[in-house]
Amino acid sequence: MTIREDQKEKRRQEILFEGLNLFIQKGYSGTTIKDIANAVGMSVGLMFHYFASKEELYLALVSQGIEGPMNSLQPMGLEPMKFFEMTAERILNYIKTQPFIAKMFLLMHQAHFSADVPASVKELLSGFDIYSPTAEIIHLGQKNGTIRQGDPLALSIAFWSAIQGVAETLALHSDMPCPESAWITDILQAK
Amino acid sequence: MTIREDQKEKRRQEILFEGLNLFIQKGYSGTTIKDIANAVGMSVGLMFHYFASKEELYLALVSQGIEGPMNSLQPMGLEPMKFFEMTAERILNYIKTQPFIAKMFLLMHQAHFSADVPASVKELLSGFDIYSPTAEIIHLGQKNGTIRQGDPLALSIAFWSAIQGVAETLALHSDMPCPESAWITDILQAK
DNA sequence: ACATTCAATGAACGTTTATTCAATGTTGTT
DNA sequence: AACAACATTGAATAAACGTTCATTGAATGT
Repeated sequence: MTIREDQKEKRRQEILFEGLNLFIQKGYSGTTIKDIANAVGMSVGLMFHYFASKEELYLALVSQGIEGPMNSLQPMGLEPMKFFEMTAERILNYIKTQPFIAKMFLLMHQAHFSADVPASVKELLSGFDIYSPTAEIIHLGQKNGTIRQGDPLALSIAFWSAIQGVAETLALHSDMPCPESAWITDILQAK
Repeated sequence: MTIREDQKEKRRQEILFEGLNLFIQKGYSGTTIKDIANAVGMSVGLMFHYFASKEELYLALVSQGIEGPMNSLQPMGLEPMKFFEMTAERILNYIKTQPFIAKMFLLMHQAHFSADVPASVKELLSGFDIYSPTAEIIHLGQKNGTIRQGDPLALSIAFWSAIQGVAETLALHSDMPCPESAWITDILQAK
């Protein structure tokens, strides 16, 4: 009941871990089942004992991303500018201390922006928009006087682009120095 | 001597244009010769009359990127902060007015960061580092008092990440609003 | 001890992909 | 008008890829 099932779950996690690494480095099409199998150290055939298809493996990662780190970005009645300071701080901390979660951000970005993902992934991500909710919080901060004037959606794009770009650089080159979160939140800061 | 050669050059440019579009949307492996041939409106076999291989086509684009927009980012004795203001302004203008050049930035980023590109491309790009020269200019600005304190390389990463992320969002979704360059240069600005 | 379930492999299959090539139409040159 | 050079096609090829499957060996439950 449990011994084998625990082993199976561990093995699944190994596959997800190596899959995540390879998918963010080489993209969906650029990553082969063979690549992943080699990284885990198993035969290609055995991969299909744990995941029915390459698409399902990728889908499992994206689902984990939706339920995990992305969902924990709730403003929770915070003062708008504080929300962005906390968010930036939190994500940069992930990058330094929890590479897996940082890489999850990259996968979500890839799944959202690349046309090189299965249709099922696009479906799962439809209606998953990070810019609009952020733009609303920015709008509050503008009425507040804590966030600078300008198109809230454009400010939202600038903020998340910087976060995403830093995450990408750092997750792929762990030797590079990490920017401070205050530099990035200054994109939004009213003077 | 010229009539046919001109036609051939035009056709080559068509292929490069559609190739650029597809490569930045779907990556190197995710883009097939058939995709490009369909987009241009020619047979798959004919593609090989214009480019010897998919690799050479991609390589031609990256070469164009190296000689073109990337090379025109010279400080030219400008005051450091002015250099970044001009650079950000220039690139955001490209995004709005010259989509092809904007997309070239994305391709260079992809070629630099993705493991899903031929080895020949990596060779061509080896020793092509945008961060180090930028970090030097930042260092000057710090002694100057115009750029905030902090690791110059980390500041460089933050600046280029924001630029790159905005370029990606805008080049792929032309309906989205464009951030102002001053928001991004405020990443560097001393208070 | 035995039967059953599961983990694991490697070969086989059909498809897709990049690439080649022989054949055919088209265009510029003389 | 005729010829040579080029443009274009569609079929052929070989490798790589995702996926299936029969088979083997080990672990589990009875």
